[in-house]
Amino acid sequence: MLTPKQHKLFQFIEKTLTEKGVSPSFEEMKAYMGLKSKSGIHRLVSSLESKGFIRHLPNQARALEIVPRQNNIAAFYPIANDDSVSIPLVGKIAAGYPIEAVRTQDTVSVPPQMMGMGEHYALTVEGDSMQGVGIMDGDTVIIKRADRAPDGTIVVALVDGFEVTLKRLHTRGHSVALEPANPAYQTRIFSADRVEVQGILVGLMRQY
Amino acid sequence: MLTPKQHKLFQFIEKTLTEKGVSPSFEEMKAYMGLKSKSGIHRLVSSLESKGFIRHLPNQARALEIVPRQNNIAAFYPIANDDSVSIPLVGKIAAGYPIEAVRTQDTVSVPPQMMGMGEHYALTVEGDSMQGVGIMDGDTVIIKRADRAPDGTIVVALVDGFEVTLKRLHTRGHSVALEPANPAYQTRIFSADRVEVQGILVGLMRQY
DNA sequence: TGTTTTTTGTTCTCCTTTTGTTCCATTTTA
DNA sequence: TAAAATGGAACAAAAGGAGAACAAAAAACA
Repeated sequence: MLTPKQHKLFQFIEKTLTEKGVSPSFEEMKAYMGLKSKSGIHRLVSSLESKGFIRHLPNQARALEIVPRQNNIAAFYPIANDDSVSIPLVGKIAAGYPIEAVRTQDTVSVPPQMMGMGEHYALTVEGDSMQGVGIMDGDTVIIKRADRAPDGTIVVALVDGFEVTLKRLHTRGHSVALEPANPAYQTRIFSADRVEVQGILVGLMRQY
Repeated sequence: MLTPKQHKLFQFIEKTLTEKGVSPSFEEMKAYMGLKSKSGIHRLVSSLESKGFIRHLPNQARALEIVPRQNNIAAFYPIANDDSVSIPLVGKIAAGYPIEAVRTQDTVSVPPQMMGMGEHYALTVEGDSMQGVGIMDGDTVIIKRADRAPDGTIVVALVDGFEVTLKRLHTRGHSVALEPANPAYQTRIFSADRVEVQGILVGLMRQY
């Protein structure tokens, strides 16, 4: 994930922040890293930021902050702490593989009000096919495991056993329609036996 | 994040407040910081306030107070853990009143990875003016308190002291543009002194 | 109670220092 | 030798200090 230098700098930032309560200046980081120019630091900081490890406000002095990390709890069922819940982040949707195949160790913590009973998991949205209802590329969606769903709800559907998508479900007799929310995509209609509902969309989270 | 001087002053204020129960006067802070003029203190106090570390009542003597921090977020460094943190849900945006005026007792719990340092609050989105970037009517947005923002970020802005909106901010010299993300709405341009930034959008949550 | 004095906070201008950003030439590395 | 990393300088912006004049609040006084 991080290059050795990025890692070294990240640890320095982290240490300075905890010990002194003040984020290091570019000059200080330059000295620590043994560089002769601040421009190198600027590059390292930018990459740390684009990888999501730190945040920083442009043109502000000593304005780095560490992005809080999740503990990696490998668990399938929700773990209830006092007031919060971690659920597994199982992968990206629209990646073209069944969800079972891409389970990871990642978890994401979710506000409890977003979940009801049952088993939940999270997915990262890829693509813009549900843009019209405010589900954007990169969003994290919270899914409640279910094998059927009310008409008109947004579901995770497995088509022909290998393609997973997030679409609005419409049932018409023996066929089901998977309807995107983007005029650039078409509604696809399948016979009921080709589509397996894997979960119902119950929540969405996004970070800026 | 704080600069060394801001940090030093903040600790002094905190210490004085806990030990003596009264906040230090500008004169006392001036002496502690080794300055010859109060204006520098005023600057530091303002920065601490705009960064959300303290609060103060204008034109009142010894009226500083420390902004309470979340239990699981340390003063200067967010601790990684799985607990959600609760932040106040202060009302609806686009409701037409300054945020300060509509504080409620409601809170909403938020996954920690969504927040960094500083004070955060949540708002319920009303209207469709930011639909284009996936911010829909009824969504809950997480806002970090700030009084300025990098160009191009989405902010909570108070216009003419009474109208609050969530829009993308663009600064052009002495005027600011508040840009919606919906072709049905127009970008509005104001002189800088009519617009007050109240916070920066850092996260979004939605329940289905 | 109303008026003056004192304390305290605010604002402004001018200035220096610190810090972050950018761009391009150069070196190093694979 | 192409790609990646570094150096260096110029620049831009933010942070902060001094000093004075001013405004508001609190305290003292009559």
